[in-house]
Amino acid sequence: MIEPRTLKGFRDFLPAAMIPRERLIDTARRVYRSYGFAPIDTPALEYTEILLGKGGAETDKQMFRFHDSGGRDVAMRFDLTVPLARFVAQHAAELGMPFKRYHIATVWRGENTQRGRYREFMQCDFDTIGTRSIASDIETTLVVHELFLAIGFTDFEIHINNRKVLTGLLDKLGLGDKATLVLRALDKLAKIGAAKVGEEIVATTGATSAQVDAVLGFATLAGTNDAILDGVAKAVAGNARGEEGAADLRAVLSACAAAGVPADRLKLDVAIARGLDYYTGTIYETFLTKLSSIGSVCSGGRYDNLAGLYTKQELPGVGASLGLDRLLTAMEELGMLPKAATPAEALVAYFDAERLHDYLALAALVRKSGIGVEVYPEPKKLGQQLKYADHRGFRVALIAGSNELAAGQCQVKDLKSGTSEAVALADVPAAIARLLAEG
RNA sequence: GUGGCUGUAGCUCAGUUGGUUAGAGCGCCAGAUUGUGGUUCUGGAAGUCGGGGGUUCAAGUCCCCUCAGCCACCCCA
Repeated sequence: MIEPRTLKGFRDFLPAAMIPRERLIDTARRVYRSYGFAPIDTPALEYTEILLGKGGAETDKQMFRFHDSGGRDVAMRFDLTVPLARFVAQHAAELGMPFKRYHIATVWRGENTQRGRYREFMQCDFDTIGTRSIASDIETTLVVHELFLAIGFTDFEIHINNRKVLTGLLDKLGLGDKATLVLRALDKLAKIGAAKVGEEIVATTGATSAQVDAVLGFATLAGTNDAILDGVAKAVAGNARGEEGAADLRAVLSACAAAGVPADRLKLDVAIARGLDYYTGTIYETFLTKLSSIGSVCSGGRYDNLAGLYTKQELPGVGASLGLDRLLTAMEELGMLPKAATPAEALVAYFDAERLHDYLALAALVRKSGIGVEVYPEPKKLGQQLKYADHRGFRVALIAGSNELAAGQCQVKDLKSGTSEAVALADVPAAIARLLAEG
């Protein structure tokens, strides 16, 4: 016998896990669509040359790569942004600009696993391509904010920054050519503290202590967003790019405030840098305040030239990616996942062995109103059927023996309270809807 | 990829300094005089002690390898 098992970092999803997963996907889809983002899909497998070298040496190492039986050098996508770049380069003429798309799909990374980190996981990306307008940076922020509200979070923080202020500052300090190294160190600020970040910068770039002090002084600016912004503006004064970044940040923050995003949910955080090199403007990371240890659950940013490797056409854009599986791990730990193992709300008991046709008709009637119903497949004892309904997490049971059917009725049993009422068959959908509205 | 910790029934774990037929709780299945679950009672199924090799008269218990999980580094969703 072959031992049934799954690969490291790859998982099966049982109904209890898959139901909230699908619900989350539905929510993301609904929010994205409401802003006019259109769905696309791309292949899981691409020519390796398409994917290689786009996310840095680290992502190259993490790529699942092999030769197919035709001898082609192929690799599995490790994010949705690089395939998007190829996609727009290939189809720009048909798409028209600006182009807004969302893409919910699985990606693969052969890195070491950890809590909330898998080798196969799903991302829910949305991007606006073909415009440099700050309006799109603002909209991106609003979408992320609305997305988390729609999922059911209230305690979260969108951290926002702008690469231009960082690179502007580094230019000004004469560290411009070491930007990547400095940003990588800065990214760890929250985790290891300013002193160690300073040490790392010195070690990797040979910066002077004056340079390090300036960087750290900047990165540890604190206070309200406005106060930090003033500090940022002062620090980058005189550097055109830095000033531009500060102005962009100011525009995003003020627009979001005007749009009703509470101040405590949008936090200017000049230390976040994002690992990926292609970001050039606004940067986003989203943290759950009750579970910040799990890391960012939705990240993104603006890039000047997404598809430069595939086309001469310059395609700027901005977007973000919801880390569905990491978020689900977090929600599970926070006890936010219901444990129902059925997607249907109601169970019709197969009570009287002779009345299957009536049960099927009842189920069809309820389904027609948009409520999910399952008919128990065997005429077992009622107690057993109710036990099944209870364990699976059905909200209501529909019980009709020959007595009820003779009267054209059915018992609608509330499995949460245990009470039941006799209802005319035609009114059953409405009765269930009332119970569902209660929660 | 590197380092540390862990791995006993579906789940959470107990298993004395290596020594008779490996246990518990929860869950699961079936019953408790033929139409009502979540409580209770009774009974039942279920473990090659992650896998492989070694040391020993004897290994769940010691050693090595391997696989998987967790943590740190790295990176990131």
